[in-house]
Amino acid sequence: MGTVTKALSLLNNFSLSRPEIGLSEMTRLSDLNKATVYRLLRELQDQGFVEQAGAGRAYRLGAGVLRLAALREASVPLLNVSREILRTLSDRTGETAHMSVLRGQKLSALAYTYSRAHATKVTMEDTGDLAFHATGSGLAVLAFSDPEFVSAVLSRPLPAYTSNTITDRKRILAQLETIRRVGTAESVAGFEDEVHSHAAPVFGTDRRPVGALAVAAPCARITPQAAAEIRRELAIAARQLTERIGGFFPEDFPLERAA
Amino acid sequence: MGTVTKALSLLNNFSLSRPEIGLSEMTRLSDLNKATVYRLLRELQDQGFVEQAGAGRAYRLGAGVLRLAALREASVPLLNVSREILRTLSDRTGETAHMSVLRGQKLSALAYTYSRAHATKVTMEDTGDLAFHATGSGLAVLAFSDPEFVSAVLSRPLPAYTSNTITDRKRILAQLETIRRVGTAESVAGFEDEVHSHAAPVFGTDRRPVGALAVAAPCARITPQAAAEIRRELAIAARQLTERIGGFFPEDFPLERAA
DNA sequence: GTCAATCGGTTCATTATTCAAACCAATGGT
DNA sequence: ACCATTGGTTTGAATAATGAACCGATTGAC
Repeated sequence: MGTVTKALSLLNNFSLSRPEIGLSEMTRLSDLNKATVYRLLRELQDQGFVEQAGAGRAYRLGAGVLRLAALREASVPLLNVSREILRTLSDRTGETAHMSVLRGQKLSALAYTYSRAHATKVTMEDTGDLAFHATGSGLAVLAFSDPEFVSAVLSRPLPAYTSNTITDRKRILAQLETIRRVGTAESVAGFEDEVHSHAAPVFGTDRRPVGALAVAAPCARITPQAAAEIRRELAIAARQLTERIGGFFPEDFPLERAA
Repeated sequence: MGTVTKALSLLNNFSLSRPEIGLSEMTRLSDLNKATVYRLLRELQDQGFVEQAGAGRAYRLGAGVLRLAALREASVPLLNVSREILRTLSDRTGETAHMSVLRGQKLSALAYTYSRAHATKVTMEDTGDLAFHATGSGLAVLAFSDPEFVSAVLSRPLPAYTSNTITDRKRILAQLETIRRVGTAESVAGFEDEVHSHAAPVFGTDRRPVGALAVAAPCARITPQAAAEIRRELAIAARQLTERIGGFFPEDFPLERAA
């Protein structure tokens, strides 16, 4: 693992529920030497990627990332466009919709919208990284990724988050086969109990997945008709988003299913 | 210069007018070895900070930065809050308002708002980094920075962007003295001809400047009354923004001038 | 008040990476 | 065919990162 990778990995330890991290804690979270972590943090600090919160000496993400994100959005308006698309996805399905993005070997939830159609809904506030094998989004991305990426992901431990999580690699590979045929993925209570998620991959200019759009609903509300409707809407939304960010579908993607 | 600093510096070469950069060009822009640049880019790519645009093999900012920015905004809503404040600043002054943020030894424009009050206005679209010695924002930040930071900045070459740019270090230090007394800075056509900029510093939790709010107007419209009005509004806006992001003013800041 | 643990931060010999300058193969213009 | 330029790779010599131990300052238990 190179120095840059180590430094950037430190940034991944920040999350909504852990916005500030002290030196010692960061050291524990990162499996690195304290001195190393200290130097890395200081370089990150010099570049504005982290800053020390006034009160304690704990570190948090700095203002430097804002400018980079603004630049990225200016050239590839993924976030803006996806929010718009998520909104209509939520409205039409009456369920929670979210967009996740692939960064390295992680899949992170980036934006989400809720529907007011039902009193109960899936909430996304506390969601960190999404497991590839246990979420619709993860499976959708895997299904259209390079085989070596798939095997890298599946060679890591596959925790069972619920009693329904599928952890058998053969069964997962079979799922991916189906997803490639159908164009959408689903996971029934694989990550959280009672949550049924459907997802469709979104592609970049290189015809490889950049992430996924997903609809998450309480299992109880998923009838065959509702599921079909969700898959239909997802296919449309994923196609729109892919096109609007200048992406292309792979040759073998079952596009005809998207109306 | 450490490895991490080098890698992150590469990211600074991206801008609105240069969203994609090839390996060779990046090498030229960075004063590093091509092999090094290649390795750094690959590590950045693995972490999702850059990606290769499909068509050519040129690099551009990746989706990974979006998540970091979203996390940062969630804990310190600098961008959201500043946009709101910039809007009222533009409306009340009838001029272009912008917010810049200090990252390492650079000051970058981050957000801006225009007014419809006049047909002519200062535009910010192409603005990259702001010079410390030639802009109101830069001077405002410098005036309340550590002496060692000031001398580091002023020991670099001070280009004369216009015939009005003040490049004499003694005169700049004298300006900083005034700014510390008054609480706002100004620069008359120091960066762009015909542009008069006023600015006020914004502070973080550590009582040090995180950036500046500024109002930029065509010199021709700046009467003594207009300037006084702008300074008044700026002081109010900077105070609001500082407070809303949880920041504190230094002990010696002339706060009483803010109504 | 003392002790031990923990905190952020620092030091220094050892070790690994980065540098510079070549070199490839591929592409494109003349 | 030619030359220049592209993205990418290799080589000993220079430079940087690393990790165990170490500081002084807090903190909490007793």
